[in-house]
Amino acid sequence: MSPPLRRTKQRDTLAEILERSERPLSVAELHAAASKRTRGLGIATVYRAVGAMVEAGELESVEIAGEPPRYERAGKGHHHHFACERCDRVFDLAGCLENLRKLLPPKFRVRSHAVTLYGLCAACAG
Amino acid sequence: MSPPLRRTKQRDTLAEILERSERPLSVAELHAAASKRTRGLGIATVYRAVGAMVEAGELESVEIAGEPPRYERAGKGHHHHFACERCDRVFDLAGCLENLRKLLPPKFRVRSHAVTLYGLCAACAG
DNA sequence: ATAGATGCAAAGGGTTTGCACTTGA
DNA sequence: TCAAGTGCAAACCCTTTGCATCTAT
Repeated sequence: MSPPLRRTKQRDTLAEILERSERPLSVAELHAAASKRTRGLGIATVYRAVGAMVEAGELESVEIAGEPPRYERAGKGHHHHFACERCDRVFDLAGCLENLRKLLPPKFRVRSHAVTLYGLCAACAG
Repeated sequence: MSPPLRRTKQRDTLAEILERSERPLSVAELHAAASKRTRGLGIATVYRAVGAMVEAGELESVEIAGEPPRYERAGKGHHHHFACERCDRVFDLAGCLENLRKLLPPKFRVRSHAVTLYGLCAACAG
């Protein structure tokens, strides 16, 4: 179906940046970071690389309401996110909550859930 | 600052649709519903009206990750949402969860939070 | 050699804005 | 009367796509 991913310096750079990042990154953040190492990097290349890596199961997208998606390496296990309202960065949170199902109306079926906290990160809270 | 809202048939229609809706509606849903009653209604008018009503505190926007915002009347009290993965509609959930703060890393400050459940609504679950 | 990857520029899709016309107060 | 509101079209922003060129395999 999908052809195997080919190693290129652009993709190596992107993969390494994501691997080392302790938080999920947006396409814009990735492009900015990778451009420092791979000059002339096109934004379309970042979109395509990220799309291919998500497709290949190497990355997972982190969707925050009203924000462009961020990407983080797959297989981190179930967790949620924190969006800093000042610096606009997104952080991973450890763990989850129980009793989500008690919010549910009759006959509704939950397949997944997202919990996002908004506020100030440690750096911005000063 | 912001001038008082003027009553027009377009805005009356939009306000009434939102008032009667039991679930938050997107601009597209609003435009579709209102167009049946107000012919030739421009999509820009819906965006502007919704923006003005949010500004005026009459509406609140419901942001779902990866989806366009929905709007619902303000003052419903704290609650969260359910997004149906089949019909793409969003529903209100009653109540909230405790212990959200135990997810938080040290020094982070929460100002608000969002909990969204994804799955099938009663109609789609059959 | 050759299919996949890249960069650029053009195209898309949803939202916003400029402008002349209409309308509510 | 006359500023706010409307419809249309153009502008915008972010993302995707087409295409000629480059490159990993």
